[in-house]
Amino acid sequence: MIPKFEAIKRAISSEIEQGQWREHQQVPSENALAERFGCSRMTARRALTELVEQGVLVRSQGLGTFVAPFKSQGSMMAIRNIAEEIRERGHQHSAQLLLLKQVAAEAEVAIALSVPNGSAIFRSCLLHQENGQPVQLEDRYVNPALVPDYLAQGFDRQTPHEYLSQVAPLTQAHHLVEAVAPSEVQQRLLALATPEPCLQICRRTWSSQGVVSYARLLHPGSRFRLGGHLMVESTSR
Amino acid sequence: MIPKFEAIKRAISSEIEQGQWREHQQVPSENALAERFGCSRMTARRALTELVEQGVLVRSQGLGTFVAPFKSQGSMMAIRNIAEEIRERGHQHSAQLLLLKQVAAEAEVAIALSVPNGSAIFRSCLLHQENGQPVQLEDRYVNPALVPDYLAQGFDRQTPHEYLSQVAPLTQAHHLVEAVAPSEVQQRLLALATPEPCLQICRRTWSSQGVVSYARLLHPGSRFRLGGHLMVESTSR
DNA sequence: ACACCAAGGTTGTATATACAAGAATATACC
DNA sequence: GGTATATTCTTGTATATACAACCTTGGTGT
Repeated sequence: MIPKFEAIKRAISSEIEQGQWREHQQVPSENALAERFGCSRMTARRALTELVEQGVLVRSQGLGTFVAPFKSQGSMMAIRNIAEEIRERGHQHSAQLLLLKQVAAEAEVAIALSVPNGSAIFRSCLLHQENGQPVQLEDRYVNPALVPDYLAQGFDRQTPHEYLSQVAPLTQAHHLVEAVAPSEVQQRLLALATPEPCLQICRRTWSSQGVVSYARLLHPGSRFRLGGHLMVESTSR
Repeated sequence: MIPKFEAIKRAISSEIEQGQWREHQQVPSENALAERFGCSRMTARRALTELVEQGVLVRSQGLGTFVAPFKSQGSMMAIRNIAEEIRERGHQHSAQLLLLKQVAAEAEVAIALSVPNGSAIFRSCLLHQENGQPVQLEDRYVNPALVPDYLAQGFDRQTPHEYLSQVAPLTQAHHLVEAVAPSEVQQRLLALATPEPCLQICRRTWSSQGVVSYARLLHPGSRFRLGGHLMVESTSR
């Protein structure tokens, strides 16, 4: 038996996903929702509150509650995987494996992975989608010395990140975030009508053994952003 | 006047930070807290709920509420100011003050600063240059209640960030990073020949008193990258 | 025409209450 | 001793109510 507030959350999410309630549109007031779902205002309110925390809705005292502009959001502070983040938003994640093979390391990648120039490394290329819409193009290079069975994976039930986390637990990571224009191929893969700015994250991850992987994650600027919250603790602790 | 649940949150946080309540230790039950703080159980419960969402506490039905183990992941991005970063690279930082005045808060800004819509706030606009080349367009809104003397500053020897850090020491910050196309005005100010992708950072900063400032920092994608390093400590015990 | 105020609708805070569900402990029973 | 069972304490869900704070709108008075 799912709780009422959960049922209300899903009903509201559903309305939004199916386009009944559009971006910036006002959703029914707490009292109206209470009446519609046959519950008290407090229960309807709880559903709204949790959706606001998830970034699905925005509220303003005295004004009303509105559908938030949709944009997937990744976390800056923690290394999370995109599938998790998408599922946490209550959306559907899917991915297509575009490429998975052994290649010779080019200069940039060789340096990033700390392997000799031209040595054999593994490369995978995946397109991640949120509710069927492309949000991330993942171009990843993997150190075969640390992850010898990488090519044997299917990546249909597990993302590369999830697999790597199991095989070689991450101890360090380095990020580089920049705004770039997509190449024509990238633009086509991300299903962008026009060449809009993209957010690229280049991520190097280490396990205790050394550099595990180097990934270039490309996101359409209109559909993805990075968020981070920082709390400064009092210096006493 | 701060709300009761907020006061309770701070009291609990304080207990934890000062080591009175240790990791994994059980905190008083909701009923006990209600009695201690002279409020209803629902109010005490709300305080706990929000602290659980912040990761300070963990709850388990039937068992109790406990102090969460401290986070092992360090922050990935320090709040730095652009002038420092530039000087650290051995380059020369300069800035032009483009605008500094009182304005009426538009909807988006009003929400970000948690002030009533249309109320008077301060706005500043600066262009930061590295060796004479524009690297950041800083569009900042400041809460006058917390920083009454903001307009009296010259910002020729001190950046707004530096000034704010002194006047209202920061306790929290929230970041949103996205890739956007610059407007014509922005493109001209940043001295971009073509409309190249830009990296925009929207930053909200809090002091203990509340939201201090909301800033939109726009950087040319070709001249600015955001880096971050993360180290995972061994999570023993 | 303009400034001001009142009314109504919205979200925000706070309380009192009730029962459900989970977990540990004490108790009764065999 | 071992096994149920009952009790009690905890968090989880749900409701009804009251008032505060905020925003918009419309009317009122000047």
